[in-house]
Amino acid sequence: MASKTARKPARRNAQATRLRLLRAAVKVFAWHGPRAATIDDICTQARVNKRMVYHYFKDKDDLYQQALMSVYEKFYSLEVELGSMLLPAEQLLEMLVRRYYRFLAEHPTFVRLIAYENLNRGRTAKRLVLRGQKAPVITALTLALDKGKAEGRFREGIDVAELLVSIFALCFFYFSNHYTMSRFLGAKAMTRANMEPRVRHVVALLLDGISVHESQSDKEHDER
Amino acid sequence: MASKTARKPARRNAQATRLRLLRAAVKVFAWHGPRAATIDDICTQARVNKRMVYHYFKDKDDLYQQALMSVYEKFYSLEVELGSMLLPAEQLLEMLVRRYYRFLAEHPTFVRLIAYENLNRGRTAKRLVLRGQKAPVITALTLALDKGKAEGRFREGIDVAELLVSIFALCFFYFSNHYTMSRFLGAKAMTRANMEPRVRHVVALLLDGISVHESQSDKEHDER
Amino acid sequence: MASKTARKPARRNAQATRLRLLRAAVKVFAWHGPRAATIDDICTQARVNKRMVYHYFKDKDDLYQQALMSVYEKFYSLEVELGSMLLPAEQLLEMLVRRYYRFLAEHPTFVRLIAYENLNRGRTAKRLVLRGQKAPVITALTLALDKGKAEGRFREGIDVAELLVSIFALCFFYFSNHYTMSRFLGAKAMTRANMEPRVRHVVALLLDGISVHESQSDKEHDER
Amino acid sequence: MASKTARKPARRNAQATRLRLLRAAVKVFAWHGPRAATIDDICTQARVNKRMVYHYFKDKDDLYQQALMSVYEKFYSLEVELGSMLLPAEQLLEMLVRRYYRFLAEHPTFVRLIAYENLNRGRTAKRLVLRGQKAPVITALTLALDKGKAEGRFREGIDVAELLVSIFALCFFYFSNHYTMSRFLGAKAMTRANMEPRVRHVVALLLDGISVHESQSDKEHDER
DNA sequence: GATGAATGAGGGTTCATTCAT
DNA sequence: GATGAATGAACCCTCATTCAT
Repeated sequence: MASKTARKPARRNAQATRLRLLRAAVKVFAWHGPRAATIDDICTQARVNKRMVYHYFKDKDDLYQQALMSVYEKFYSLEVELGSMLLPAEQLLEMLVRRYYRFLAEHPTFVRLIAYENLNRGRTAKRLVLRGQKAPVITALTLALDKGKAEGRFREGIDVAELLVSIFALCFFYFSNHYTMSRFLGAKAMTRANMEPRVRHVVALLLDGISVHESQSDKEHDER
Repeated sequence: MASKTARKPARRNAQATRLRLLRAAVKVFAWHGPRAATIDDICTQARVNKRMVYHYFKDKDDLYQQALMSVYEKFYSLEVELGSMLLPAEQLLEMLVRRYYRFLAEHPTFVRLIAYENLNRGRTAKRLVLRGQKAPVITALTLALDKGKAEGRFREGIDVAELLVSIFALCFFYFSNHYTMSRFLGAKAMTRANMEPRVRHVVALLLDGISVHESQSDKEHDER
Repeated sequence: MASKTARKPARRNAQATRLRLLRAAVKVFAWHGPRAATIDDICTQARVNKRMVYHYFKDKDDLYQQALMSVYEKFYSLEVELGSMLLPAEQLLEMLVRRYYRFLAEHPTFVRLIAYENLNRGRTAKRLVLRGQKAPVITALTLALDKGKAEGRFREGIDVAELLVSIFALCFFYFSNHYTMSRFLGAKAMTRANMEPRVRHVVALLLDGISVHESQSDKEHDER
Repeated sequence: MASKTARKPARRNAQATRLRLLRAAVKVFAWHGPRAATIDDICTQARVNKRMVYHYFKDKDDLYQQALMSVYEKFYSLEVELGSMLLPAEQLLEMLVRRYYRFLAEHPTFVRLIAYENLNRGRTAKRLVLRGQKAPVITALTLALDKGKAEGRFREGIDVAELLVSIFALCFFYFSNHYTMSRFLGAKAMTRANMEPRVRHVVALLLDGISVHESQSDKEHDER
């Protein structure tokens, strides 16, 4: 017991301060963007003296990079988890959509930081050192699709990379373009409450498109 | 008479100055975002004196609003044009994808301004007074789909609004998330050169999903 | 008359503000050094808004560079003037010492800025674009010495560049090392009031060194 | 006993730490100047914790003062050594020049700290408590000159204090104004490699000035 | 004796906007 | 209509110093 507290003496709470800064940074950077976000905002949010930022981080940009990293890593964990699933393509696909949706819904900071990164041409993201290079999901999806194709359940000519982009696009866009789209589509669309119908729509679209399909009716029953 | 014509060039110059400002504003706002963009940048780009901004516009925010409006209008024209098309759903759908893609590829300022607007919770976009409220495309698409359903070519239960969101998502995301996605998918994906394959993938996905479809092979021949 | 004021409308005194800034910069930079000097000090001294520094100059370093330049130019004018003098070496040499002394006494900012520059390894000075490269004085001194040598009045083996360094050293050091030297030599030495004896000492030293010289007594009479 | 020896290393370490700090301080203060030098720089250089500065010294200014003192003392030792020499004036003079040159060449920190002190109007130097007040050299030089004058080898009217200032000026200036002078005189002058010619020039200048001297030719041979 | 976390003050720089001509 | 000088607020970052362990 004593050894536990002795191990991390937390003299004047070094790690805690750093962590509070990092978490506040994620919020503030996600909210205002890497440029408009101010060190003052972050410090107020973290209840930490402004000077400490430069104690724990090189400068604002370093803090931003590490904040971005911390969010990226959460997403990467999801990717790894999803990549390890061995499921029939139909189920894998629905799983992907559901888990991506949930993740994006629960991590709005991720959505915003990614959006800001793209607006800045991936300036910081491309400097991040990630553990893996390719999305693990792509491998899992390739396996599942190959099996499905062999069984004649899926059509030929599907580029897996393109498909993954499409899946992610259908999820991400819902969160990233919420505000401007609701303008065109009316108030009811694209609200949080509307999530389940949206997920079903996407899964159906991915599996069958808009066309009638031989086993269409069966599928409908199976799905839910 | 002479004095009248002598005065007019001033007015014409006035309008020219205003227009130059507006165009420069679109570029600079799209590039740096509504906050980081500076009046100085815009004036340098427009080769116009800084004071003129406050002559033709109320303030920076007003200039931004009008710049955003000018870009929105171009997109709205496309919507109207697409909304007036009476085509079978399959063709309409491909038309939508192709035209959206082309528009977004040719108007990167639109993509960026929309992205910035969403990050700002549509703060300015929602103040814009547009000529129409609902997307005209949605009507055209509804008609086409209804006809197709009646003929048994399309499955039931397709929410047209959701479908339009999906279509646009599949187009927009390609441009808005270029940088962070290419990291996960490797260099070849999501480049300009890769556009045609992407368009075909999206159209196929929308029409058929990933599943085998009875009239699949026939379609393939018709398409191209 | 009217045209004169019309030519330089001095709308809101653009050049005057710039000049006040430059003069204040010379003082403050000379006093505190290029690093410790603050923009605030300079602006207070110049009675100018802080923002204007960045209107007329790129940044602090640019202001420093131009301040340094403005002082260098005064010295260069002296060099040119001295370089144009055609005098017997003895008189030229005394002239050099007297004029250097007077200049350094009247331009303490020059002495200090030069000292700071050397401490900074000539960082800014070497970027200055001066009108001429070599000291004009060196040519004049070479001519005078050659004549004197031909007449057998001066000894051989005198390197003119070294001599000029020595002359300048004997003048400059008096002002640059005033404080630490007076400590070693007692209070009376190296005060302003002590200038004339010092000048005579230097001139005598340069002409005759410490040794007895054949025409020593005659010289003494001629000199003064 | 054992405990006593066990404690001692701590004290020895303590003195070692203090010494490391002092030496680092000399370097950093000399390089950046008393103001721009940072405690952090000094501690990094000394590989010592920042807090230790305030353990061994009152504050930054105290550290600076002691650093300055430590360098002054080395120079004072030289003065004492030179002051104890009983040589004919000619030899003493050459000895002074050679030893001053060597000292300044080997102690660039001394040159820089003196220069900074003068720019700060001797603020700290005048607070230093030195063992002697007058330069010991001045006594030795007075004796030597008096003897030479009595023998008719040196001219009358030489102020020894002024002469010593001149000697030191001719040495010091070479190191303190290296950068700005080389600009005016071209690259070859004032480099380390050029030291021996410079020393000879200075000695010759001090002894004979520029004028022809009766025993000039003999001297030339004697000198080297 | 030694460590490193914490702090407040201040400096350089940027920016939208107004004022005078 | 057009120009450019002037301003105050705010932001990032640095530094000497003190406090807690």
